[in-house]
Amino acid sequence: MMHLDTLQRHTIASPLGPLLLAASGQGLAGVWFDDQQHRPPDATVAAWRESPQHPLLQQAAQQLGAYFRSATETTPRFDLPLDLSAGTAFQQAVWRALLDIPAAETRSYAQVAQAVGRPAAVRAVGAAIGRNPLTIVVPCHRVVGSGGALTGYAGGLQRKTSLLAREGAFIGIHDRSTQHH
Amino acid sequence: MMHLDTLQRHTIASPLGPLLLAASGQGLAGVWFDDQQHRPPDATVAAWRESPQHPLLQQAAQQLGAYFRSATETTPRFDLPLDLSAGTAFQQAVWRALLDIPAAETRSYAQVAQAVGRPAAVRAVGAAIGRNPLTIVVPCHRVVGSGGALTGYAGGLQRKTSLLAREGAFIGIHDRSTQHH
DNA sequence: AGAACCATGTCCGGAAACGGCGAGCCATCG
DNA sequence: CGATGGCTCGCCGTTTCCGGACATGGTTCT
Repeated sequence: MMHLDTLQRHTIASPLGPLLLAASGQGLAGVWFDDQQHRPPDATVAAWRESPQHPLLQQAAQQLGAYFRSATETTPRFDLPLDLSAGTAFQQAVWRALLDIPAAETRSYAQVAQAVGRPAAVRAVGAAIGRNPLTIVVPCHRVVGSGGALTGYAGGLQRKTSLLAREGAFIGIHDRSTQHH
Repeated sequence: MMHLDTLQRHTIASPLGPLLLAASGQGLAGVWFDDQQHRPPDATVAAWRESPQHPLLQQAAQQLGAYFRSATETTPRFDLPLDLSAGTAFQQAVWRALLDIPAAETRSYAQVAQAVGRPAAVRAVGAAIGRNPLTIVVPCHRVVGSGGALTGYAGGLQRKTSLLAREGAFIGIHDRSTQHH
C-alpha cells in the first residue's frame, strides 16, 4: 500500500501546536499535529531523517507560515507537489477532491461523496477524510455534516473550529434545513 | 534408546498433586504427575525399587519443596545431576535448551527450535517437549505459542497456568499483531 | 521403508465490526 | 400545526478477527 519509509522530516511550530512535516521524493507526504489521531507510529517516525534544510520542507514550512499569518478573506492557496501514495485509490480520490474546496467555504460529506462519484459512500468518505495525512494542506477541516455540525476532526474539534474561523467560513447554526441545494 | 530399568523411585506430594520421582546411577531421570500424559507404563514402574532414602531422590524432593514454597520473583534454580539419556539426541538437545529459560520468562516453540539450530523443526520441538520426562525440573511449562497461547501441557493446561503464575510470568493476551509486515 | 502423528507458525480469504454520515420516523413542545 | 431533538437504520470502504489450509521435521507405528 505504501512506502512511507525513507522520508525526510522536520517539525515546525504553529499557532495550533507543533506540526510534523514529512517529504518523500515525490512531494510533501505528511503534515500531522503531534497529538492528533491516526498519526504514524513513533517508531516509524524515528526511522525518518531529520532534514531542516530539505527544500520541499522549507517551502512547506514557509507556506504554512503564510497561511497562519494571512488575514481572513485572503487565505493563500498551497502550491506544492504532494505525495498521496500512502492512501488507497478511494482515499486518494477523496483527498484530491478536498483540494478543490476553496478557503472560507465548506462542503458536506455527502457532497464530497458525490464529487468522487460514489454518492452513497458517505460514511466511507468520512473514514477516508479522517485518515488525511496532510492536515491543513489538504483542507479536510472544510468538510462538515450536512446539517452544519462539525462532527469530527482528527486534530480535535477545537482546531477545526479555529481553522474555519480563521478562514472566515460561516460556521452555521446546527440547522439541517439550511442548505439542501 | 533407554535403559529405564533398574531405577530407584519414590513418590512425594505437591500442591499440584503427587509426583513420582525416579533416579538412575547417572542422575535424576524422571519426575511425573501420576495422571499426566506420556508417563512410563505402570508395569515398568512396578519393576523399579521404592527407595525413600535414596540421597538423590531426597535431594530432589527437597528442592521441589523449595520450589513450591518460594515466593514469586525468587523462584530457585534446580541443582541436580540429570539423566536425560532416555531421549533421542534431538530430544535431549531440546530438553537441555529448556534449562536455559529463566523463571518468570517464556519462549515460543519457534525460539526453542532456533536455539537448537533447527529453525524449521518447530512442530518436532513441540513433540519433543511433550515427552519431557522431568516435569518442573526441566521447565517445559515456560514454552508457549508464538501468539502467547499456552497450547498444551502434558500435565494439563491448568497446571501449566498455575506454574507460570507462581513464577510471576506474564501470561499475555493472545495477540498476534506483534509483527505486521 | 512408509505413513501418520503432533504442546507450531504462517499465509490467505471470507465475515464481521467500525466509523468525522444522512435520511426518515416519531414524540414533544410551543 | 410547524419546528426540534432524539433514535434507528441503511450506506460502504477499511480494518480486524477468525478459521482453514498448508509446510515442516523428528518420532512412532505398521
